[in-house]
Amino acid sequence: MEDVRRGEPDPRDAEPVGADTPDGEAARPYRKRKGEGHVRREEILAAAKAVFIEDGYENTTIRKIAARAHVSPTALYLYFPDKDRILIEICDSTFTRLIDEMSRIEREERDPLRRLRHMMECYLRFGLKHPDEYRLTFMAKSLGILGVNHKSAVADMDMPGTKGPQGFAKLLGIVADCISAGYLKGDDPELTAELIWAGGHGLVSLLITHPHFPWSDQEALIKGMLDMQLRGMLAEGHR
Amino acid sequence: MEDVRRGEPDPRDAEPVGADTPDGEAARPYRKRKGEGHVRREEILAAAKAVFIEDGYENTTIRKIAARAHVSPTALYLYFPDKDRILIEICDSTFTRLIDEMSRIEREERDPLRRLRHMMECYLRFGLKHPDEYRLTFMAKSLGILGVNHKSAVADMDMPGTKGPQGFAKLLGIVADCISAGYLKGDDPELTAELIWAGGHGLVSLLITHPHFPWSDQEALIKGMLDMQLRGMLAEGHR
DNA sequence: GACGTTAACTTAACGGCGTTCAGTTATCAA
DNA sequence: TTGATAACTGAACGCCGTTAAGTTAACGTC
Repeated sequence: MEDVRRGEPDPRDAEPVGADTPDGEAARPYRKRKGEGHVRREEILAAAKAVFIEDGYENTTIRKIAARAHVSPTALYLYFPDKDRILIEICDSTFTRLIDEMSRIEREERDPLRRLRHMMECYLRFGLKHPDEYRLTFMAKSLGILGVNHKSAVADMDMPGTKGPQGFAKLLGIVADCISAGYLKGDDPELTAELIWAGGHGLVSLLITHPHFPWSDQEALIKGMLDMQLRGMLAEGHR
Repeated sequence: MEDVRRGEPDPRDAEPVGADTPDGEAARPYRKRKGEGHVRREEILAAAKAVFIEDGYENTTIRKIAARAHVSPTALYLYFPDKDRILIEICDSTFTRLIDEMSRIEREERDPLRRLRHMMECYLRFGLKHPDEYRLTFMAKSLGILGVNHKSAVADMDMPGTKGPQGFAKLLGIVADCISAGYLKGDDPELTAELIWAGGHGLVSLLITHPHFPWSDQEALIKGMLDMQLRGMLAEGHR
């Protein structure tokens, strides 16, 4: 990962008052110039992400983040209303990559059914690859933010905590395509999408929370889940 | 729920030294007689359960439990190694009821396929009915206890934190029956049981963590999940 | 009935947490 | 030079889970 201190090589930044460490890490006191607070905000987010990755979700504290950003704990409250908001923004930046991957699949794969399968597989692997972010985004107590109608997800794309719904909106669109094209049975895309999401989420979340359970081979689980779900949803004509 | 103070109407219990409250709640100081510590243990568990139900998992603290049990916070450590253990025992006592219900289904329903469906439905409804206990048992960070081989679950039936695996063991047995009877496809009962569990868990846990999401009708979700799973797993001959 | 042992329980404190309050200091336009 | 204000800090609050050390009541034994 990148260093916390980046960009704009300002002399005052490079040699803050009282600096005495010869290495890259600057010592306090040191502050941003007026109007540069947003830079500090970014630095705090970068520090938070580093702590989050190194120490995990449970062990990420305000004081650790502050120390890593060379700032007092109180300073975080100049830029974020509370700890939750910081973690949400971290997770959002991670899940933006999932949305991107999903969009790529949408572009590259034309067949609706293969699209659906490919996208769900992408979701599963992403969740298993980023367990801490996944936990916080989908497994922690909801903050009510998910309550926004996912149909209007486009309107507030950059609102923190909405990356989950955005991903679901993509899934919903594809499921609707599959149904109207006659590949999947049923007449309720929302219900079908929710069930498919639930199945995938169940596998990811169980593997994350119970790593010591004597699971079958992970690849077999992924394939098995996709098979079971699609086979269970396939329209009569396509079985 | 029952009062915290129950059983053995000992005069010393009814009128502890320094008692001055006229109602049922006794004032401290007051202590159990020698050899009666296990009674205090039960009282603490009852108090913990009450707090757990009233205030929820997140807001249950050692100090609240102690206050409700008319005991100092440190007293809890005479009977439990840490807070987790108290919560685990609460959840176990709840999930014992699930195991019981599952056993009843096993007795009453002979057809393997109906057995499986009925049991999964039972699991879903139970989870949705006891969200806090479900969270703690299946959605919190695993304590490594689940790591015990579920085949030997019978050996340590009363070991705290093993109610989850015991439930899975039941599911596994039924799935194996369904496969060997030719109802379900595949040749790997473990894999199949894990997938079915994962699907059910996904639905329950999403509904619990994201209550504000615009879900479809809950009954439709339950039925839809069971249909999708069984349809997806049904052997060729039985479709 | 006094005595020593020990189970039952408490008080005080530790080090942590997220967060708030009341400043302080550096910056910058006028 | 000054006054306004953005950027930031130190000290504290009220929680938390947990530990160490001490106290008190109950009991078997003489």
